[in-house]
Amino acid sequence: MKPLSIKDIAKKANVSITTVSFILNGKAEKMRISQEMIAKVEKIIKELGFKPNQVARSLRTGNTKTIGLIVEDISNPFFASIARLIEDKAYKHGYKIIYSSTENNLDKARGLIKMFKSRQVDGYIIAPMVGMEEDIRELLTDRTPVVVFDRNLPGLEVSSVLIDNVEGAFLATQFLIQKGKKNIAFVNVDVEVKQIKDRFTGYEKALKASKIKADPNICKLIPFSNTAEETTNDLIDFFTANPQIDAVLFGTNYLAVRGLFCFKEMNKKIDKDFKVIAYDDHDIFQLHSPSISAVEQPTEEIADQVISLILKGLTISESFEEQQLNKVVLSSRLIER
Amino acid sequence: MKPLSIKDIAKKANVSITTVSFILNGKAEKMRISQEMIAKVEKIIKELGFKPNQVARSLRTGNTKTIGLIVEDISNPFFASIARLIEDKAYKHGYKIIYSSTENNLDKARGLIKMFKSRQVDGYIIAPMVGMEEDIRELLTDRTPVVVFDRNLPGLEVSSVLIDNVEGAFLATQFLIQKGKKNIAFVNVDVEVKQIKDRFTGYEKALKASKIKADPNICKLIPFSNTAEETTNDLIDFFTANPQIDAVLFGTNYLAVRGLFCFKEMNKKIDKDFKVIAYDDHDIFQLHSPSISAVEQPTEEIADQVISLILKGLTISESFEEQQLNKVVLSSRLIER
DNA sequence: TGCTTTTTATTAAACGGTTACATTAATGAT
DNA sequence: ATCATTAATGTAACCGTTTAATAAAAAGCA
Repeated sequence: MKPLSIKDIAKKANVSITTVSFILNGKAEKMRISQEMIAKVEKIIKELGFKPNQVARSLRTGNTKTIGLIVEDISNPFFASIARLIEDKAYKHGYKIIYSSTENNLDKARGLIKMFKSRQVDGYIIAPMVGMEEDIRELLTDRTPVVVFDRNLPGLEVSSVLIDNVEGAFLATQFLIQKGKKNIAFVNVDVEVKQIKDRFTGYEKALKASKIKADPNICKLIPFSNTAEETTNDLIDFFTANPQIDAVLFGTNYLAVRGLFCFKEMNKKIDKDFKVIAYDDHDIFQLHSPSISAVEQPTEEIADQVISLILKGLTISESFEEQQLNKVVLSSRLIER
Repeated sequence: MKPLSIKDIAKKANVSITTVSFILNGKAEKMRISQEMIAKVEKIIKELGFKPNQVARSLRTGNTKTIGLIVEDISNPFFASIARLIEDKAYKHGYKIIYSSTENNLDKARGLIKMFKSRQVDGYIIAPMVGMEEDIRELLTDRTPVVVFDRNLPGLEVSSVLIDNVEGAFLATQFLIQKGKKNIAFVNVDVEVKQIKDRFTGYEKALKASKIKADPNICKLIPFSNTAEETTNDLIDFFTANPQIDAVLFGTNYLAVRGLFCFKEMNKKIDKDFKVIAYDDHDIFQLHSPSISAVEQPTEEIADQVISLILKGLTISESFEEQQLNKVVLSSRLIER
């Protein structure tokens, strides 16, 4: 049985499809459709439970009321919770989200943008990876609203919602220094993103501020492509080789979790003589014995800002005005445990 | 600058749009378009980077190559990881996912189905909630492929991928009994879903098998609407009031995490005298000291089965055949820690 | 009354593809 | 030479909306 169309409604109400369309879109008043007519048609629409075909509508109007969300991995708790908040807020404004994970694969990422384009998504929310610059720039010249978050790409002028990673890492490192630590290791993931480098900068800055000289030997980069087990093993090797380390700052929550596994396996106690702090919080850190301090990223605020920027961009693009550049930088919060 | 259309390609190649369309859709051979023509047109398409407008295509063909995913909460690790796997596999078959969280709100859930319908999604993957029966039945009579997973609804004949919850809870309880426990509490979430009841059934069954009589006083239901803090407090009250409890089975990983917070706050040791086991695993359980046993759900296999069922349904519906009913039940695995 | 203005509703052209059907040119059969 | 067949491409209808343009009827006004 074919789904209802505006034609069926029109026939049933004995009016033209235009009238129905006007009523559906709240343009009835403006088009001076009589109240009785409106009431009559609306009754029929409700009775039959008619919902206009969004695909046809999109074809005609050019907008799909859909936002494309591209992240590294939707199952990562950070992205998952952002995705949830974004979806919720977008929904309230009549937008739906199509998501995709790049898995840090540039070809897939670029393919996704192409695919989203062919599906005419109205706007893009992207946690970008190196190599996407040109594709994003292309979107911008088409006046498509784009908001990047979590990371940005050097030389790319696009609206963004970022965390002050220098500050966060600075606070975390300072915290360890205040606890009297001298040999503070820094463990980070090895990807070419400013965000990641900033964390290192913050770490260095805090050391310098306290006149501690940074030791490159206790700064460890873990390949992104590592499996969980490989990472744990790399960390075991690292900490075994550097017993002088008396504190560690982990650059991501994922790495810190691996670190905890590593310490468990090594039977290495976390206590006043060996401190651990993580960038990006996680339930585990609160529950762990002893509990682990962390730099918390304001997930909800990130989602809020992202969605409000994209919605702003969307209304701007509807009115054919020029897109504006908005750069939001949020602070992270040190949770001392 | 307006995006390219098939007309632009046709003009450039000096052919009709039909020819271009045939070539785009791989029907060139069947339509006996000459090789030189094909080569010429394909060259132009590649040069200009033309991608056909999927919206127009959808309007004409009636399928959007889109699957709607409805879960309770996309940020829940279980659903997030399923979402990731499903997206990945769907992508490989040319399908995209639109997702939404019901937040256990029936009105929202039903609204989502309506919205997905109006967007003409080709198929539905749903972790359903009570009250959606009629909406799902409607989809089925329209011959739309639907696969439910994680839970099913009584009286609803739809393809499903489920876990044997009776078995899982049985194994978990049996494990505690074998450790010599006599007063085994059961903590679960208070929602009207068979899945949840099954876990209780498994618990009861194991007790009965060992001739332990179940004590309703140490079976606790936590309201779904609780905040995390409320849950922790409820649990503290519960365990304080029932000091005789020597082991607990938590019905969901989320509740078990709350339980761990509760025990931490109560200063209650988890050891050979007080055992804890969780339904559905979580990184935290492995890392916790002591580590927590759990019943692990086979996420990847669930995703595999779900996607393969939905793809099967999708090809069936393309060929206008009758949809078949497939019921897959997977086992969960006891992880003893 | 005859003309303009306002009110109310309709007609028809898009939007960008797909595809049944029509057309033309070339080849083959008789 | 004539007609049927096949190869290769084009024409136009259609998918379900939105919306500019227009028409018809009612009202206002001299």
